[in-house]
Amino acid sequence: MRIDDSRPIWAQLVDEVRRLITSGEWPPGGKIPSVRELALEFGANPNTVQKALVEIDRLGLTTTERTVGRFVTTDREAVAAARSALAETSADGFIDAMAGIGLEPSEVISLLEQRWAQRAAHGKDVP
Amino acid sequence: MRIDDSRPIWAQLVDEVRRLITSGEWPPGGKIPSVRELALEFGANPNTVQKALVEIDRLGLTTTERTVGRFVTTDREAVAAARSALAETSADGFIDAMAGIGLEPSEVISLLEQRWAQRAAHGKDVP
DNA sequence: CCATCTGTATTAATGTAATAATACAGCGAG
DNA sequence: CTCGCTGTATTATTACATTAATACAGATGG
Repeated sequence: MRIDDSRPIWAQLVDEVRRLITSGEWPPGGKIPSVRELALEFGANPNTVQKALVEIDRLGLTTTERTVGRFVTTDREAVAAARSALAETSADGFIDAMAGIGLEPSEVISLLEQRWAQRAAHGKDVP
Repeated sequence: MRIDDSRPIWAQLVDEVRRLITSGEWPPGGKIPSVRELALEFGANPNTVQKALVEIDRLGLTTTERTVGRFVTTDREAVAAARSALAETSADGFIDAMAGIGLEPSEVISLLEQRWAQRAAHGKDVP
């Protein structure tokens, strides 16, 4: 994962963990890594990770058993709803940006297809 | 303009000014508002605006005449290039987000058309 | 029982963003 | 010339993000 210094680290962790859950990489009911493990993995401070995970709890994507660990919610509808919400929010933001510089929907769709094809070509995995 | 507290204000000002220039709302060669005027308009501190405008200068979108004011560059190609770069960067980021949660290109395009239609309906101007 | 792991809480220190209040030098209009 | 505006620079202060170093309570496995 990429750590950008333009936003608070804990906010970026919220985004990444939410992605891991809504994408299914962290399946419903599964135990997630501990605060300390995630801190190592992300190269961040445990306190910073803690702050992010509390927010994920608040979003209803995880539940906490105080001395045992955190688990992805078993409420698959909640996960699906979060995924939809994430997609719509991203789409709306992207649309605002594109319309804001005077691009038409058809132009944006063409651009999107073109960039997605390039992504598939040299790829995000093996550039 | 919307001021979000999740990113530094000066960075958001860079984005907004860049949008105003690349969209043509601030035309090539035109004089842009002074640091103090923009500070009032954006509800920010002049020092914060200053920091953003120096960055816009550095991007080559404006030129500064020290005791006279700032002007949008007359280099229309530079403006067009900045606009393309902005569109591509936004598109790539959007694609990463959508692919990251497992959406296919066709799904994303459908979503985009749907949300853009809704935008046109109740609209961004008169909700 | 005991060592280890869990989430959580606390305190301090550091760096940076943002505001605030000025100050200066130079241009242009009256 | 004088006044007002321009960009720029400086200093101080406040707030917050982040790191760091601990500490505690309870669960789990040996």
